[in-house]
Amino acid sequence: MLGQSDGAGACCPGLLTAPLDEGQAVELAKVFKALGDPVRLRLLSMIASRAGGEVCVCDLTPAFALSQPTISHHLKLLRQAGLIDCERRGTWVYYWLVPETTDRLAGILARPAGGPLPERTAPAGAAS
Amino acid sequence: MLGQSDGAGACCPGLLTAPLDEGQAVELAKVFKALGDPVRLRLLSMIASRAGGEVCVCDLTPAFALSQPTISHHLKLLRQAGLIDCERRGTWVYYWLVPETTDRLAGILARPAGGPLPERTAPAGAAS
DNA sequence: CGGTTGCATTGATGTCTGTCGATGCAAGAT
DNA sequence: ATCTTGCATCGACAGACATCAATGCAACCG
Repeated sequence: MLGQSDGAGACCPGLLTAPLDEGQAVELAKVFKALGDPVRLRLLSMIASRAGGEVCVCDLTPAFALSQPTISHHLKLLRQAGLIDCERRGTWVYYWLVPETTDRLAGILARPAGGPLPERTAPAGAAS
Repeated sequence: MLGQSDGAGACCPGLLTAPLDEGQAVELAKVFKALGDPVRLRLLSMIASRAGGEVCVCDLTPAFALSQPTISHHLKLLRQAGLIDCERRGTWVYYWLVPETTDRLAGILARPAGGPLPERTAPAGAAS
């Protein structure tokens, strides 16, 4: 997912520096779409901020006024997006963050220091 | 949008360091949802990477196999998310990136250098 | 003044998505 | 073996969303 085939340096074109081609856009959109829901954002932050690095589903579900299948569904989407991963240990299932994915997103949204985001050179005599 | 009411220091908790409360999650989700579509991602990258800092809609529309109203709709969503802004100048409408918003997102997704993302300390005697 | 061009808005439609209850499955407990 | 608990999957349904054609509006042109 996300075409992680590039090294850390040559990494992601950047979204803000060059136009995305369709394929890249489709892949990226999947991840952002996974982040586009309040429940999933809260799940992700609960998982990521957990001391120890992982959380049992049984600790996540009661934090929401939602049914257990719904939470399970959201966790599945986050996992399919590559944002988290999980493992079953005995009766319980534990989830943890995949930091490579969030790192990557952060990089994609960041603008290169210098500022290839040109100051919009006040377009002369434009609006009234 | 995005509840920018917090100072730069107290800025965005970070998503990865502390659980988001519901309100923060709802606001953040709006922005990520706006990014969760390939067309909008491409629009955003086309706008952001444009030399001069702005693009006329007439330069965006022909890049897609979509109707003009559809492009207009996507631009509206990006604008409502605070990712871009626009201005009419004569016959044309120009769009540009709002870098504060993408900066903010990048910050929210970045993990504090040290790594408050604890190495998942192999959970002792868990599995059978 | 009417005509033309650029973009936004409206209304309709098919598809996707979040949610639930019911059910299935795995693993520990008895 | 049977029961119980924890989580995932299934099927259904209401609301949201992407898309389009038609229309509206603003600004330039004649």
